Amino acid sequence: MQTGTPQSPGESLRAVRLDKWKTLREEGRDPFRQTRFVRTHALSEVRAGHPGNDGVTVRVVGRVRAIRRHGGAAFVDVEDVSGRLQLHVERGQSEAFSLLDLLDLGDHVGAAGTVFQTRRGEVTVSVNELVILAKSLRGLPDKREGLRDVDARYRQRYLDLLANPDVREVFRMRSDMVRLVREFLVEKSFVEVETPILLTLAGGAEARPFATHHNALDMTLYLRIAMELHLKRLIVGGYEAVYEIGRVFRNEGIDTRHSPEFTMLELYWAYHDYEDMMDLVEQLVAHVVSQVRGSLRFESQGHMLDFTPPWPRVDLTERFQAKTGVSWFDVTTRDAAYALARRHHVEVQADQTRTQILDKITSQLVEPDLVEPSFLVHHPVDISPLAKRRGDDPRLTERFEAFCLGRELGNGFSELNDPVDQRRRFEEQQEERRRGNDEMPELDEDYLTALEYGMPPTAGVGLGIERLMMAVAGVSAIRDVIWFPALRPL
RNA sequence: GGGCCAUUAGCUCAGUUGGUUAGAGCAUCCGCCUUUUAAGCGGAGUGUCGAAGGUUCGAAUCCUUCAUGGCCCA
Repeated sequence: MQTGTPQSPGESLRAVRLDKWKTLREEGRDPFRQTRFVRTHALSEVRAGHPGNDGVTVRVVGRVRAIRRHGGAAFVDVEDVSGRLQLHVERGQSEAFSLLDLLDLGDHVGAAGTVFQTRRGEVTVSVNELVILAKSLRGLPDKREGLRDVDARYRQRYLDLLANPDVREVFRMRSDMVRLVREFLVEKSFVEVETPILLTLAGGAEARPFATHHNALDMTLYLRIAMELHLKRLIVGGYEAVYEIGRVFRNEGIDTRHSPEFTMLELYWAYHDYEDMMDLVEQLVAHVVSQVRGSLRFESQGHMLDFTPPWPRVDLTERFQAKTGVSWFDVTTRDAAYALARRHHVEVQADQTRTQILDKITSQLVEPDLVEPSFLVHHPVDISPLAKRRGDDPRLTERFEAFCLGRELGNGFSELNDPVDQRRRFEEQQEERRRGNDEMPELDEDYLTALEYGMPPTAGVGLGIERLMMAVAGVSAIRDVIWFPALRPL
């Protein structure tokens, strides 16, 4: 230590540990030269095996989470992915005891010994061999309080996971959920595919894409904002049921409910319509929820939710009229939409179009009521450029959005497979794009070509994995369900 | 984008009206302790008070700007 520049506690702690590491190297047991340690039991297995395994020799590994020294003996709590177990190390029993002076909280160890039970009933391994498998040079977060600092929790998620068991639980649920989705769809003969992320043109949704540059081709490429148009090309190619679970990217703000990259499940089902798809979505979500939560009914964010199918169907334009007193179709101009918004205290920006304003009125007046799992159905064609029209009213579409807790979980419809109608709607989007709406995708001529070869009647849906997770896990921040959420760089 | 709030030791947090040397628990270090488990007992050290300016005899505390995060609104 240099005089005049006192070390911080963190630095001095690190210095002490570096020193211990040095000693270990000198003794020929450099932890970072260790490669593997063959274990016979996960820590929870040792506990579960008791009393049958009393006296049995086991080999275990884990991270040191607590050390309680008692003079001539010590208890060392270790943790592996399965749980915790305590080790007992006694002076004179082995060389292991002398290693305790070089052992710190957070180190990874391997231990061999025999299983016994303490007076207090704790299943314990009496250690006769102890190896430090990796050294921790920094102190772990507080053992009682965990890691609370929100910024640190996201920036150093590994510490969050180490310190906060409920965080591990949320991510375990996320892994389970995705696995259950796959199992459900595979069982229904859906085929998992992968479609491109780098595109010359990002369509299938309304959002600003991220742009990147391909050096060899010297051209701008865009990151996908949806998988939709490629998955439907596969339906043209003869697949009857496909799905993809993958990352999509939307160039918008970062806050508690928005992440620039998120995971979407999209699936397409030939010779079926939006009613079939709603049934499938209900079954899919119910399957996942019942497995992950153990019940179709549970409380989330202060609301009792019941995912038991069938979910209520709410007609969009009927509900719109009930809420506003005006028919969607009587609002024919931008000025009329603007006046309606003002009348219902919905704030509107100067550059918003008629459909954007109507969409916004819907999201503020209709959607918040959809707390229980439900479907909003039959959206007007002007906000549904890829959905098939209803036979009995061509102003409406065979479309649905799944809602829960007032938030959209997913969006699906009977896919528009009429290439002429699709071209007309794409051209309307181009018109709006020219008027300055940069969320409108460019016209995808190649997709229209595919449709002209003939796409069967098909139903499709996209479900936001994070949205579903937030409802299922009962958390309100999207960052709490993404392992490494996007943050501003420091 | 706007408003409000937060940022103090490695971690979790106190810090009064602007006033002497900025505190506690955990962790760390030293000593004791051979069935403890939030082990215990005795002792010790800790800091760019988010950053940069400013006001003041004096700033963790008041003001300004900035950074990051949170909540609400858009």
